[in-house]
Amino acid sequence: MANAKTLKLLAQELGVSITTVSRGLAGHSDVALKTRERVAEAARAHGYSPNRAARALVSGRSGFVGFVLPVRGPNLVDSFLGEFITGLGEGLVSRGNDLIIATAAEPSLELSVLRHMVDSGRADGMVVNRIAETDPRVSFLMERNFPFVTHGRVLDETARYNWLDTDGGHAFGEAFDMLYDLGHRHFGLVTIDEPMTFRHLREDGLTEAITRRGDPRVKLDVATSPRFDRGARVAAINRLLQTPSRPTAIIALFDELAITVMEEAVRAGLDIARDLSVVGFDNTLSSGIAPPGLTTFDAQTRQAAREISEMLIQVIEKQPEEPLTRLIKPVLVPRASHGPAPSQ
Amino acid sequence: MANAKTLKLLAQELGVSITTVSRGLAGHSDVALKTRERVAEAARAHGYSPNRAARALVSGRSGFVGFVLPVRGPNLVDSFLGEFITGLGEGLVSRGNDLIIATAAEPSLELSVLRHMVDSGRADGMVVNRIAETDPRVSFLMERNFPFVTHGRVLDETARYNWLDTDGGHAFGEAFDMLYDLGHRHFGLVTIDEPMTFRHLREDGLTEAITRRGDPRVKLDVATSPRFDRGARVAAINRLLQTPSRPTAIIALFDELAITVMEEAVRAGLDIARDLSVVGFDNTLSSGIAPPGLTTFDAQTRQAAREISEMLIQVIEKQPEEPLTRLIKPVLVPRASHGPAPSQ
DNA sequence: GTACGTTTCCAAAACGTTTGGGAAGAAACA
DNA sequence: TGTTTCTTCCCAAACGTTTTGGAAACGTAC
Repeated sequence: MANAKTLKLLAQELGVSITTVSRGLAGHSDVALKTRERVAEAARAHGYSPNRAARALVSGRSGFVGFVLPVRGPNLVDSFLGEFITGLGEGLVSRGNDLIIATAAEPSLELSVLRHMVDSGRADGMVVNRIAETDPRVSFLMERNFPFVTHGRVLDETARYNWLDTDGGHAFGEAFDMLYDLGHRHFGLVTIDEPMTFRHLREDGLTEAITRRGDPRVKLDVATSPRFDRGARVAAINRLLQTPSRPTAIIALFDELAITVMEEAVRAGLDIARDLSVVGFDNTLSSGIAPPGLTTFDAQTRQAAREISEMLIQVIEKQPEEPLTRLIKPVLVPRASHGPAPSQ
Repeated sequence: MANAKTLKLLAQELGVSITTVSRGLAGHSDVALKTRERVAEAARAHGYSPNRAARALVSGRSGFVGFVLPVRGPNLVDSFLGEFITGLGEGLVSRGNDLIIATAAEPSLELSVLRHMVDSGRADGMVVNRIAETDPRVSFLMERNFPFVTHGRVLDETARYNWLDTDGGHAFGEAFDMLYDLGHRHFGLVTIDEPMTFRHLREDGLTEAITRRGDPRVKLDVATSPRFDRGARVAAINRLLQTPSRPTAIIALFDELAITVMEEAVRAGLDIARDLSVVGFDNTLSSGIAPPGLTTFDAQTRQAAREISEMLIQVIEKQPEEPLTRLIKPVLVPRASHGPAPSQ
């Protein structure tokens, strides 16, 4: 009943050697089946669980996967992070790995925290998200030949590393097609001017869908603003809304922008869906609450994170020749913010 | 330049013993100042950082603090978790500790995940949150005499353990006083029937403030429903709103409930703030978005989490005789959902 | 010249695990 | 009977660090 904390104690009690207990628990075939059973039974009875540090020391693997918490403005902590971490944990636990989390006090420190985590051997592999067009973290990890998987991609398509991404391009194409079929011809795109790859991919997905449709009447106005400058964002959106012939459908790079669009449109006396359709991306909690309910795409964050950790474990254990890559399709969440184009 | 990965290599290069390097880096006084400097210099040049596993093995401390991710319904992943984890990390990093996170697939597994984390020696201490009135996790950790700090309290005030809590009772008293001073006399309380301590504390804070005021005209109606049953919640709220003389001010246990109150009130043709004041608790992201903007309390989650990790490190290192406890005052975030009582 | 402190360093043990290289005994074969 | 081959087990080394208990070198005081 008393907790046997070490192999030595278990071995003493069973009258066998430490080696036999160790190999027995590991299921090696060179210990008799009967002995294996006895050992397993004793271990269970004592609630024995091997010392991680000792095992890490001899195996050279820590059994941990690392993640550096992205820094964000005070109001930007949304549900994404919780979903992401939950998903990572789900994927890890089945393989006996754990997640260790480090925080960077400010964005400029993110790389050095990552470097420190790699150098100190705390983790066997890293998960990196919020990937920029060119990302020093990705370069660093590639150069070090350290196991890692990213959520998102760098712009350079020839870079060989392991990634999983949400297919935002596909989603934006789908949004366009849906709105086109509802009669919309004049579109607005509300985006940011940050050098993040997902922006390119979504914008490209939209313009490609427009090209594919081949209808010369389709028109696209773009409103861009810095990500964190709310004033500029509101101004850009209002410029879009107040052009003499304004778009009848606006697609926003993500929900937060879409919600601002809806707020400003209502302020300008427009009725969402009847006068103006709005579509976002992310399916944040707020998107369901902001009236009248934002049509958006669910990025499947939790599922994505689970797959990321599974990929990472593969990379750590098997060091595959070819990089692992995976594209996840976002699913449309139709709510009340879109509808047929107004007949003018 | 090449990374010297072990003390042995450093020692060889410097022509001293491993012991000297180890003690030198640790700043022991029995190695000459000159040698200490040489050692430090060499370590820096090689980017040496000690092997965590080896250190953990000999010191018996892992350098990790553990946290079991609470399981939550699909809609309950709000910003809290992100704030909380960020705060924990901030408090830990300064002391060279790291945060390790485990996930429980379902609520019933939460205790066993915790137990496993304690038994396997992964962590030197635990952070536990979402404390219930009587919480098996708290009992387990106390019995094991394992270092831990909780966010929230169990109901039993005589239990001796380390906690930090948000003073919801104080906040609810403050809400009452504010609304009373605005002329409100008929109050509603929207709450849940889950056995969580914070519910008691907030409700008690409210009733105590009422008693303290000593005005017999003050009336309080209560609407209770199961936490996850949205239908029941809406029904309970509507019963509250549709009584012949309905409350003019409603205080909700947390923002999510408050937002439902506002939605239902609007649906019933009431104008928020003019006809009905609503106050919530948590200052979730949604509370700022749900029209017309919810007056609520900010629970200071990030700050609280930072203090929790600092407390935990103290507990791990010093094993203080007296339990550490700390009460954090939530700050009122006034928005547009409250105002003077309607003059009828 | 002896005794005694100080300062500075080091050899070796210890932490708990995994694993390579046998060894003892039994079984199979000649 | 002698030799080989399995089966089952164990010894001892190794992982990289911290720490204990000296030891060597040197100076100082008697």
